[in-house]
Amino acid sequence: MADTPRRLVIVESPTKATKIAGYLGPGYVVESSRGHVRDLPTSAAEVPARYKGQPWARTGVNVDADFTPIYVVSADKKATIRKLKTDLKDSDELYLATDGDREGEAIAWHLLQELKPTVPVRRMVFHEITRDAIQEAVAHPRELDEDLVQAQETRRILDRLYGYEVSPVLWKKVMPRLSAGRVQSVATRLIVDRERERMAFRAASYWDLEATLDAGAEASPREFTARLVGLDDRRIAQGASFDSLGRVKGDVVVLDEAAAAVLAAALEKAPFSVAGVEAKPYTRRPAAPFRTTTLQQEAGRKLGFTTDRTMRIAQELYEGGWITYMRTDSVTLSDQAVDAARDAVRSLYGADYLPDRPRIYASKVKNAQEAHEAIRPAGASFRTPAQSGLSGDQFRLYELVWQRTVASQMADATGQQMIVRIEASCPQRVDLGERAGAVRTARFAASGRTITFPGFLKAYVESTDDPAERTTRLPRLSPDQPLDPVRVAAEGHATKPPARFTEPSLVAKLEELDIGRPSTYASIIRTITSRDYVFKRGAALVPTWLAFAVTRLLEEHFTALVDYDFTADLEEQLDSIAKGQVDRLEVLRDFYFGPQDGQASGRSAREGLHELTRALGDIDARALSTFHLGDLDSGVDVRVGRYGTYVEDEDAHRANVPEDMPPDELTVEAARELLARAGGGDRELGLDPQTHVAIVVRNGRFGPYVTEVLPEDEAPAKGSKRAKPRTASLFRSMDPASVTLDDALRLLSLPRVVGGEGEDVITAQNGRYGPYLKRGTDTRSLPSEEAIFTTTFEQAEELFSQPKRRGRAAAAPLRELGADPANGRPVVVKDGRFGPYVTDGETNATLPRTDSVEAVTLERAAELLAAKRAKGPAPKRRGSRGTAKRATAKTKKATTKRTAKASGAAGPKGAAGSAAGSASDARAGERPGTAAGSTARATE
DNA sequence: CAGTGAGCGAGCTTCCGCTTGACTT
Repeated sequence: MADTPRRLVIVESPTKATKIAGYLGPGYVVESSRGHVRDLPTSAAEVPARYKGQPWARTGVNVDADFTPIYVVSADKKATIRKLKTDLKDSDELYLATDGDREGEAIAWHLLQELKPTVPVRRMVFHEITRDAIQEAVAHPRELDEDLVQAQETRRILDRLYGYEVSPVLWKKVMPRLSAGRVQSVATRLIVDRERERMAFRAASYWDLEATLDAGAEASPREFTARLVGLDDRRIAQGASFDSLGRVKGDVVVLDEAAAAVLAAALEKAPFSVAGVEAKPYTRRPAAPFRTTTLQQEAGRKLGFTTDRTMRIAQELYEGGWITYMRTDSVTLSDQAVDAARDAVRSLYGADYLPDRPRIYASKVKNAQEAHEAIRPAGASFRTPAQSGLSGDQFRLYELVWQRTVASQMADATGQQMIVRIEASCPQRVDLGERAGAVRTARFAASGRTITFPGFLKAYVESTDDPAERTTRLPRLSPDQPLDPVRVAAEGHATKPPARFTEPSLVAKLEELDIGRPSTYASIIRTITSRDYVFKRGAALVPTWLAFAVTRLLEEHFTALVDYDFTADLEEQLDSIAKGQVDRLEVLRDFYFGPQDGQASGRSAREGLHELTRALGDIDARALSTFHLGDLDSGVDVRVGRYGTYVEDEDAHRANVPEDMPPDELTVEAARELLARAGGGDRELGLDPQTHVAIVVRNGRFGPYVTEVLPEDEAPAKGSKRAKPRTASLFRSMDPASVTLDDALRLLSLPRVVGGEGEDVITAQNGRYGPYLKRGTDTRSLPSEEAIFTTTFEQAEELFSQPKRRGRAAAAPLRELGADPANGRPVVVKDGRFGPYVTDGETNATLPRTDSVEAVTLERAAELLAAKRAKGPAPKRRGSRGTAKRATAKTKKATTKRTAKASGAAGPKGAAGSAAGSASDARAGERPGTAAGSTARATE
């Protein structure tokens, strides 16, 4: 028997690999790439040495050489590549079987680049994992689609440039660690825009009537309700009759409470009768099978799952072989799935519930890439939820998928829709006041629905966010039939602001705008939440004021980038590239350098990203992060600052805005309330027995502190020793809620004289870097705050007799690696403020995250040190006013102050260092900015 | 948003889309 050739097939997912192997049989080895195998470098640590120092190394895209990208195999992908290379060695043929969409094609191309196969290579593509589809695909391979790869690279490069060029603008202008991106920035803007609508919204109130009517003893049901729709020949106002500012649209009667009450009373005695009955056939079709977004929506509404949770459970079900792939934009069912669904319908519900022909669903998603099937129960026959043996979340999600899939192949639900018009005339005109006038006839309506054949509703009812589906059961009624009013009740209503986005509704909106992909919807929400752009209140996504500031900056200075049509336009261009009609360079140049001169076809000239990110002087950070509340003369602003968001009044009084307060609740009144509480919210500890001045504990920029409240009108002139109140931070061991007057007096008594005379007097006190001793201009740190009070003169002198850095420099190395071959100096690993680093006593190099203290070798250390020496000393930073100094700011209510303070004395990992560092660097800032680092610094 | 003195390894943060890892005998 001749040797059968051995073929290596590579797909994306291990689960898929196992599945396919079963359909291909012997002679095929199926492996997986586990997603993308290489990418642009994410950080400086990943940039290959030969590119370091290039101005474009930071983004990994050489914009001056036709946007050439550099690709690296990240540490966690190296093993995958190694494995695939080994497998390839024993193979006679390579089948690249990644998805047929843009990303899948690119993965195949990257695999080729990395594996460099010497055997024949084929590209095979399938859209469903069934035996037929796989065998068909392997029998008809195609070539790699270079144009599709070009489209993916364009997408990748553009996203990188957007993200890595715009984010630094935010670091400089707003806060470090912020981010911007094609997807997240628009997602954030959607949420901010909705909040703006809510803030601009003005509620309208209106009243109407609900009549409970008796249709006579034979009727079933005997009683039903009808709602007032008109008076004489005018319509009555409903919610939709008002605009968002509470103004009435069109010619309608608006009833207030008094008018509604008068009318209700008059109608209770009036004769009602049926004016007309309309019956229309009603049919309802089942919804399409699930794709990622609809699964997330329904799991959210019916099961209360977050998008994250839905995807996690779906992944488990996929890996367990229960459902098909969960990241898909397709609603197509394979023939196998249609058969399985129809079998289930026939056996569980009967032939009546089965349509003559299979239902076919087309994707409504623009530019859907349809690399997969819809999400459905896996296999050629569907296991019912009851048979599955699954439990908990898995059971519930599987049941949802099963029901939706089966229902999608069931018959329509049919029935009748009835609309009944009813009139009631008062014996004489009723005066309803100035706005409504005098009226005589009131018109009511009732609608109802009867389902005569439930069809797919037997299996699955799609839920809805819209409560408009409110219907009543109606009796049989005929024209002119008299009705007896049992009760006529006036009901008040108010228009509501547009609802906030929830996770699923945001995802649905993003999909509609063609922003994001099935694999990223859940992570988009994670990103904007972790950046503090958005937080959740119940199910609602609420934007922060930080999001308002960032969105405003982007809208004003990067307008095109946060346009809701930006991605959709981009998709069109990518499509053209994929079809080979457009060169990617045109698209990238246009985006980065702006439209080239002359050729503009009536379209207004726009600056490219390159120009925009360098025009920092035009961006007024202070103005962008200030929001005026209420009317022009309200005098109250909200400001997004380094220590969080606060409100400020005309007298520059300030108060923090609680982190969980939605922007639309921060009215002028609420702000005044916060200010009042902040002003009067100090806890009074008592009076200083000596001076009779009140001592309070208060929260400040550096944490809780005690201070004196000096009488306002105290004349400062007459021999007063101090114009300012004494203040002192609490010790870390103290709590603002429990600190006593004695504690406060002790703190305010500082500095303590420890001993000595004249020039040599030693004092003990608390400072920026923690507790310390001072003698003249010389200082020494103290081991604890308590030591400020307990240190004796002898101990103090002992401390001063020792050199300054004692105790800190004594830290023992973590490891000793031996002599550096470069210079023979001993190399050791040490732990420092910025994490572990290697040093030869002169040059220091921080260990990259990819190296561990345990695993680092002498060779590796020597490499790191050599790289560091080659770079030369770090350029001194130029001091810049404003934003550059806020390095440690974090919006979370954090503890930055206390840890910062502690760091000086005890902890090596303090945050205080950077703040202090840049302050002192400001003096050394004269030297010319030669290094790359100084080119993009904020000046203003 | 209160304000008091050091001397230290500074260097990194960030995008969107694919997908689940797991060193060596």
